[in-house]
Amino acid sequence: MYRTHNCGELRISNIDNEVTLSGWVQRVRKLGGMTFVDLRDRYGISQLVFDENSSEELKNKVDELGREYVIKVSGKVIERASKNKKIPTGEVEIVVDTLDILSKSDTPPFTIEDNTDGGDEIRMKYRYLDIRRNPVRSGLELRHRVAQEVRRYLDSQNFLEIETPYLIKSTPEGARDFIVPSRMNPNQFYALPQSPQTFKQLLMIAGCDRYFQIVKCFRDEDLRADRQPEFTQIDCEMSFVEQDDVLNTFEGMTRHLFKTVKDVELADFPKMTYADAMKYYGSDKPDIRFGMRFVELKEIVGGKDFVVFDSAEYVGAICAEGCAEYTRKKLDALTKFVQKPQIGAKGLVYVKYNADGTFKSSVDKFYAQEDLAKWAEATNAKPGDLILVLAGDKAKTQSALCELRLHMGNELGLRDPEVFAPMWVVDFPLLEWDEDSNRYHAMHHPFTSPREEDIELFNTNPGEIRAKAYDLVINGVEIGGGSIRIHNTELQKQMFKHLGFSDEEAEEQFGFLMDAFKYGAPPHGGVAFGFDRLVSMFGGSESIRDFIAFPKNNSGRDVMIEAPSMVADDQLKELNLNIIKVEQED
RNA sequence: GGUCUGGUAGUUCAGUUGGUUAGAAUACAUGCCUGUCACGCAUGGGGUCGCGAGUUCGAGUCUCGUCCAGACCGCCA
Repeated sequence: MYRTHNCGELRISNIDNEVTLSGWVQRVRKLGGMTFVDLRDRYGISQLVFDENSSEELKNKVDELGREYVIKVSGKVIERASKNKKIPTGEVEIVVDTLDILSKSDTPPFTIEDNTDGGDEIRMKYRYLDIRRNPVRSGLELRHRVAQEVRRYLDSQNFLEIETPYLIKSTPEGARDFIVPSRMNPNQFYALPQSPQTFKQLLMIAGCDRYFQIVKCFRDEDLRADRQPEFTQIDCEMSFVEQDDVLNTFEGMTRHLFKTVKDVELADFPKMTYADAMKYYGSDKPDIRFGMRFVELKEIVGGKDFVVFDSAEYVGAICAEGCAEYTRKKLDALTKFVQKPQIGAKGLVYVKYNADGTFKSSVDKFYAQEDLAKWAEATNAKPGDLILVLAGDKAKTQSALCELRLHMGNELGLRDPEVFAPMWVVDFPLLEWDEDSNRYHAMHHPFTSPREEDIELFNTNPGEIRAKAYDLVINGVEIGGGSIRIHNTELQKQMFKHLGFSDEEAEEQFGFLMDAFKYGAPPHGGVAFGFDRLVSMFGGSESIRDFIAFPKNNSGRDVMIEAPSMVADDQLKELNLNIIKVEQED
């Protein structure tokens, strides 16, 4: 038998027990006549003692031990002479009488400690060692916990967990597909799913009523700290529902997860239209942990010969409370911040509403005190506040002002990771114009239902059509999104037409779905949650990699197994593939 | 596709204006140490300064190229 207990469970009540433990050697401390060994497993650390009463054979074996050796020991639990209050097992230790070395270990390339000396790169290369560390292991435990609670909740709501295939068909809409060649069907390819979207809709037509799946999805796009080429979604679909039914169900699930995983009670989730989110926060995923809403100033800043404002499509301001004291240096830094290429504002106008009621601004040449007073009134600024104004092209300026708002939120400590502000963003546009392909694209996906009252706009102003589409946003992070789907063949055809699909193309790409619609499709809708992002939010981290056992790096590589890699010529031949070197343009 | 930052001991990093034998901490090894738990003390080994070319009397340091890593923009229905 390898163990009677794990390394984290022995307590003062176990004194005098004869126990057997197995685990990894965390550290050996030799003090001459006696030696302490910290033995570690997933559950904790137990201290082993060897002293003058140990046999010579035992002492020699202990001398052999190094970091990360796997050993099995038997001995008696005793109370420690000097206790360690920092660990749960710190009141006891094991006087060892037998020691077996089960596996030796090379010295690990970095220390297996909570505060390791290893950097990201080396830890990813030896991820299996990194996972031995508490911070990484507890991230995976958290992920497990969330997954179990998702299943528990959805099961209680009559959802069926059903698996859908990974080898499916490539479609041109949306993200780039990962492609898998088919050996048995020469010159043909599978695609890995970007999401099980069409399958879950087919399951609704199949009468499954409520489906969910915690499922890997694949997108061949460039990566970020919060984006992996393969990632996990909580994918859900429901029949005979309207938008509010879906929102209520998944607000319930989110609340259940926060309660059971974080012990946080969330209030009702506010709903905000996409239009309002853009107007007040310049983003379709606003962080509403703090205010600082946008105020449009275009109406009141004109006619004073300030060309920047007069020629701007949009003039927007935020009010930073209590920041009138900002020094020139700090304001210059803010200007630099908004002028960064990623943010792209040309400049920043500020107005200090001084404590004595006067105004000091960067545009005093153009605006009198009473003009600035109007700005203050519009932005609801009080003495001591700082008004920050950006102007220019509407979309770009809103996006820059959004970045500035978040930056100020960070500076003022208004974005506490232990505060959670969930919300639904609703009424997304159905379509968005794409300059490159010169046609409309589905903002969500081509199966999203428009709002009935907007359908007539297909013929006049398709860009104005609002969709029955919604996102769950928490603290400025898009956690989930979904829609009510089209279940009417004619409407779906119309949608494809407006997306620039010919009837033949629609038939070729989605014929199987259109066919299915002919046989009685229930009204249905659903949602998909970004599981990795949800877990990283619970874990208080920005990076989803911390919660994925074996993540890919920035360039989509697994540096541990060294994937992707070349394959043998024989393999290529079997697949009827030739590698053609593509000439680099330059 | 683009912008930026970095690459020096097993690891994390420092390295001045281009100038002697490239340092620190930690890890590792050896010795001493009976209550440690980041044990302590002493000694020791350990370097393709990412790679290639160039400038120079002389390059870790400057220039160009290249590879790798990270952050961001584009992209991600």
